[in-house]
Amino acid sequence: MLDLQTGENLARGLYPGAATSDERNLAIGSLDCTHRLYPSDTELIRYGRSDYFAFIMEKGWAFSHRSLKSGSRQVTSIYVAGDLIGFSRGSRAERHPADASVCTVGAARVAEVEPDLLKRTLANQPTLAQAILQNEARVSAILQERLICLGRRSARSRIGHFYLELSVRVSNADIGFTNRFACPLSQYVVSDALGLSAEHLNRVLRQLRLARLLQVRNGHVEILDRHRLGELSDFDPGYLSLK
Amino acid sequence: MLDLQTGENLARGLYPGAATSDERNLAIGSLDCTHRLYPSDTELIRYGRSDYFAFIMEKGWAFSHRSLKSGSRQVTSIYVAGDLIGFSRGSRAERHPADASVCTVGAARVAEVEPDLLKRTLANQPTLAQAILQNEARVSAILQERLICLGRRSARSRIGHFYLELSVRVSNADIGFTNRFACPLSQYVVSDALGLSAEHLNRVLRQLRLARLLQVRNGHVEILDRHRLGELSDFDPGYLSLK
DNA sequence: CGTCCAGTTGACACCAATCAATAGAGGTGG
DNA sequence: CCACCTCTATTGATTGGTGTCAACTGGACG
Repeated sequence: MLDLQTGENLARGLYPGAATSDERNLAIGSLDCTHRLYPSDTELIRYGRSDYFAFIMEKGWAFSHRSLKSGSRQVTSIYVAGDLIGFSRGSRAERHPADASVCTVGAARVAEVEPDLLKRTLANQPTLAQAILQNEARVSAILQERLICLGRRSARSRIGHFYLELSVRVSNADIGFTNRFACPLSQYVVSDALGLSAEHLNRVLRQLRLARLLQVRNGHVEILDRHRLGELSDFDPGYLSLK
Repeated sequence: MLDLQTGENLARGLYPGAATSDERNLAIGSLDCTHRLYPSDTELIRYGRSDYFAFIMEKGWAFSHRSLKSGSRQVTSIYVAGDLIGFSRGSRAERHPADASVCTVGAARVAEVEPDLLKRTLANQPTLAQAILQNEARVSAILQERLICLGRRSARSRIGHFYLELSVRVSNADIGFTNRFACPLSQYVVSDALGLSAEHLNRVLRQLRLARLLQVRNGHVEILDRHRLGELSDFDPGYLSLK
């Protein structure tokens, strides 16, 4: 059973729209899953394999990525507590291979869901299916926003945009956006997420620090001037809405 | 009612996994929709508005895009016959604004679905919900693949990849991939999809033409050497699977 | 106290953007 | 039917943002 005590962060991922915890209980309760703790750098899903589970990030960080023949790597998603991983699997063919690898950053607690069970539950519980579809829509919106960054925005904008997005996603929507948060992502991961070289990311981070806009240091992100940084990055958090 | 006579292309979008047309009938039949013909350059959806319909592309082409303050534009998706547009809306809040504009290229025939109806049908028909979720998963995979292109691949690779993907998507899976197809997308649209300047796209297209790999001319695409082009672009069509 | 890895900084090269100009292709009206 | 206009495609010259290569620092950890 899912531990409903894990609170809002978990519920957020599955039932963003649910008004009452009863509603959440209804469908969450029928999803059998196993809680696990994984150490840093654990590969939760490997690209190309079809025998992976679906996960709910309960605590910690992870990212999905693909490595190319050229040796370079593209990070395609960042996962924080409350995010769902691989749930669209519940609608696809048994043998459909994973389209990216997923890897933890720092120790992580996850809830694993067996794909067969997920599929069967989905077929019986329209509420769950709809919630997962809604989540998928938000994930697509995030992906699209990153695409826009990589296609048409400068390194400065991308970087500002990236950390602003993270600040919203790690915040509890009820208490507003946090301007300071822990973030274990190395510059290598971030640069591969933004399609930049680690060196250039580093350089531009320095610029942003000197401009008193953003400070990334010691695994902590501090947004020094949210307004100006948002302006500079053309950041509009609308696409992150959970509804 | 949806016109079931429109054949495989329509069914593909909604029921990739359905073995029999009876299965398709079952849920398609309950989706009331209006057929419409739109001229070229019609805006089907406008970014930021929340009063848009869901569409099934029955014939023709369209693309979704966002224009930035800087004046540049990023094309985020290309739609061909059989594709679904805006169906994830069926799971989101009434007021959720469109996260991109959608525009036709050439005359297009579409089936419009009223969002309210879509939402209600989704809640009652798990089969439909699952099919739409499956479609959404494929769309995400395509988006992710483009993200990888923009982040880590050269202009040559991106361009080859783009046209190879299109060739698969416009093909009927049953009869294999076509090496020649009509494509009304201008170089401006393609360059904005790939995060390149139109001039550079043009230059690289010439290189690919001279290398006898790919020819794009007069609204027709011809893949001259699928194997070498695939090699060059690091293209693996697995992510385009409908299952 | 050496090793390793993330982070930092500098010099240089290069891919692709920008600016500028022209050529075609398709449509429209006189 | 031609002149004209607009949009798309094409090519050249130049610039610049970002990648690459290389070296060094500093903290974590055994």
